[in-house]
Amino acid sequence: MSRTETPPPDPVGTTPDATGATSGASGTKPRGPSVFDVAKAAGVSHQTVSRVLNDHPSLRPATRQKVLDAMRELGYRPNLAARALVTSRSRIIGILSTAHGEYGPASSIAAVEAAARARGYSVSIATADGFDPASVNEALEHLLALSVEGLVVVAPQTPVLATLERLPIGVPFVTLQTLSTLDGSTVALDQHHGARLATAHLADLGHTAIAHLAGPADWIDAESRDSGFRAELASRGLRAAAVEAGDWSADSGYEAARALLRPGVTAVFSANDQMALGLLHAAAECGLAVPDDLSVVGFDDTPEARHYRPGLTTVRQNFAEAGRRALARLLGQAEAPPSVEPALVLRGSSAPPPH
Amino acid sequence: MSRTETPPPDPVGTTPDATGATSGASGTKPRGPSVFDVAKAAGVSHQTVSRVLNDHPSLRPATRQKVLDAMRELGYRPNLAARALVTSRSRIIGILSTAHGEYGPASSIAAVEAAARARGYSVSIATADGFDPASVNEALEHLLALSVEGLVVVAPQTPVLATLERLPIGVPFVTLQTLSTLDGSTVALDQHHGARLATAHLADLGHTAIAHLAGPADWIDAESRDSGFRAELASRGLRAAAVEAGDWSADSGYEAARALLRPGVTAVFSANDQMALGLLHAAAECGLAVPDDLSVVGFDDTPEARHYRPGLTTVRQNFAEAGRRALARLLGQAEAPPSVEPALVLRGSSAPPPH
DNA sequence: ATCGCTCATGTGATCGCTCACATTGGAGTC
DNA sequence: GACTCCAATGTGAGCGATCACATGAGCGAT
Repeated sequence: MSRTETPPPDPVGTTPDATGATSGASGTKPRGPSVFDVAKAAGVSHQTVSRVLNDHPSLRPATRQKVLDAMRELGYRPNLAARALVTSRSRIIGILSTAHGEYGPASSIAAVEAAARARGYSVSIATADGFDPASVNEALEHLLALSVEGLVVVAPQTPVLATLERLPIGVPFVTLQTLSTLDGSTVALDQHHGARLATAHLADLGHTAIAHLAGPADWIDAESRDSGFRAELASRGLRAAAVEAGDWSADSGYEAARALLRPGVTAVFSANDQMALGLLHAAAECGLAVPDDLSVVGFDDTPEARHYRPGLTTVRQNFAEAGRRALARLLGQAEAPPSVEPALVLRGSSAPPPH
Repeated sequence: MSRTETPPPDPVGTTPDATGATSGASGTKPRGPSVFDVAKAAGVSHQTVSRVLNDHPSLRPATRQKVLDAMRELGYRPNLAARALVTSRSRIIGILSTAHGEYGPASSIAAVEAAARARGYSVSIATADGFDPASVNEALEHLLALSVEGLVVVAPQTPVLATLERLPIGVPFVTLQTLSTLDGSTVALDQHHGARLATAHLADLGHTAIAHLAGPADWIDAESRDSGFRAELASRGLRAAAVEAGDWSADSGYEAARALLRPGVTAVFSANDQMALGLLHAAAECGLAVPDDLSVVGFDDTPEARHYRPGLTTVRQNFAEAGRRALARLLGQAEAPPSVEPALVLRGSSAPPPH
């Protein structure tokens, strides 16, 4: 009853082959009230209504109120498409992502969305397969077609950046979680530094045979963490005991263990917590006690990490803060330093090497 | 042609504000080519260009090609705002979410996005605090202001639904992960059934003192799982040994253990995997061996669950499929049954009770 | 030929809003 | 009191697309 006459706008049907079904005689669309309707109701001109909408300074309070009342009465809602058309500003921020529900990216995305909305922007997401340039292209095109005013790239694979680099995007963008050489601004979680923290911790404990369970080769994140690992080792005259790449999943960490847990290796720095979990699993199956026989340090500090067995020493990343800063930077309101400092979180999975 | 007469106002190089970052808001708007430009270049009328854009049937292939060439040459990109204005169809699907980077919702959202894009829709997200009606309202208003054509609600708290119920949304919507009494269509993961599966498994093993580590009271998901748990127990003449609610996090599972792991309890059904992890952690600290002293069954089958120690028996949910179906249903293309069947996954965390 | 019909294309209006500019009335200045 | 000036509001144009309708060509049937 409450839904008056309005036949459901029926977003349906016309998709594949529009058979002119909309030609019906009674087919008037329910278009809501416009500025003109509000103007008439309030006894002012459409432009005055527009001024109310845009908080124009020189408006008599009484007039503004009249207009606001009329809006409320009519249930007026500004048409963003019309506004976008004339201002050529869509007020939409695009998020280009390749991550599928992983903890870090998802956290950052949520933070970007919140920050954007607070500033009056909307957020539109396109998820691509980060390793398929065609897919990245398609997702990017989709966002560009929307006339996004800015792009937040939460898709840290090298191929994505390469694609971005090649395209004349014509839209400001920031990339998250990576220090790149690209033109767009970058808001990096300083993963290189974080990896050095983790590695230094293991070395300080006395480990000399330290292996690295890396992320997939094409991810910039993985590269940063790997390079931090190597840099810290090098600064101490050590060499990597082994390096094996996973795909961020716990499964891959479990698999990689076979290559990593060779005799002599007393510590592993894992490029994320999930893979570390897989590694812990494998270690347990091999009869290796953590941390007595093997130290493991993760990366990210997911909410679960402290409940692994043993609790995982890891590097905390502030994904949400990075997301917020990314947006601030994108909108040109960035005073904050571009990089978010990681911190080492000590738990039970790291200890000095056996005797 | 007077339209192109305007000499470019173009006060480029405005204030040389050396903020460094790409400014999202600076002055000149380089409006791209329009249908008229393309039409001129192709030697046809603007309407013909529009026909090409909309795949109109009666177009000579040669003409279409000419237009396409002109488009490519000019780098033409249709203005969706203009189209939306005249058609009053935004081609935007809104996602109302309250989850912050959790595995299930994030998976579903990604699936919705992919499915929407494949159908030519864009997806815009708004995340709300599910327990604050004002926040839900705000997020919803934001999406409605965008003139979304449909709404996917991935926000399974009761207050959210209540808010939705109260509002005359005027837009078709589906809710995910819940069987509600609401007007909109619902695509449910059949969590009630899943919970019965889990509970039946424990009962079949011989457990009689089964506790439930529930989700937060206000979540419909939590309610479904809880009711499935209770229904299965009731059908066997059993009573819940204990019920304690967490907040989905591993931390809360760990905390809840104190209340749950009282003497006599030999099995716990946890409403999700993360809380089960916290529970495993707590059990280990209490010296309880899983599964010998205590059986634990989780819910969701996150990718990490098999790497917990011991591997977690849990109920697999197909979040992605639910997301796809939600969208299909929203667009009225749903023939598939609305509910997605869960499946029990047996691993090492469940066993018969100690004699 | 002439009619009628469909195909292929063109013309003008229109969507809801903001922009640039025109128009008021009253306060302040001399 | 005639002047400027600014605050407050109105008028008309136009953003870039689609829609409704008009038009002209081609073709078979009368």
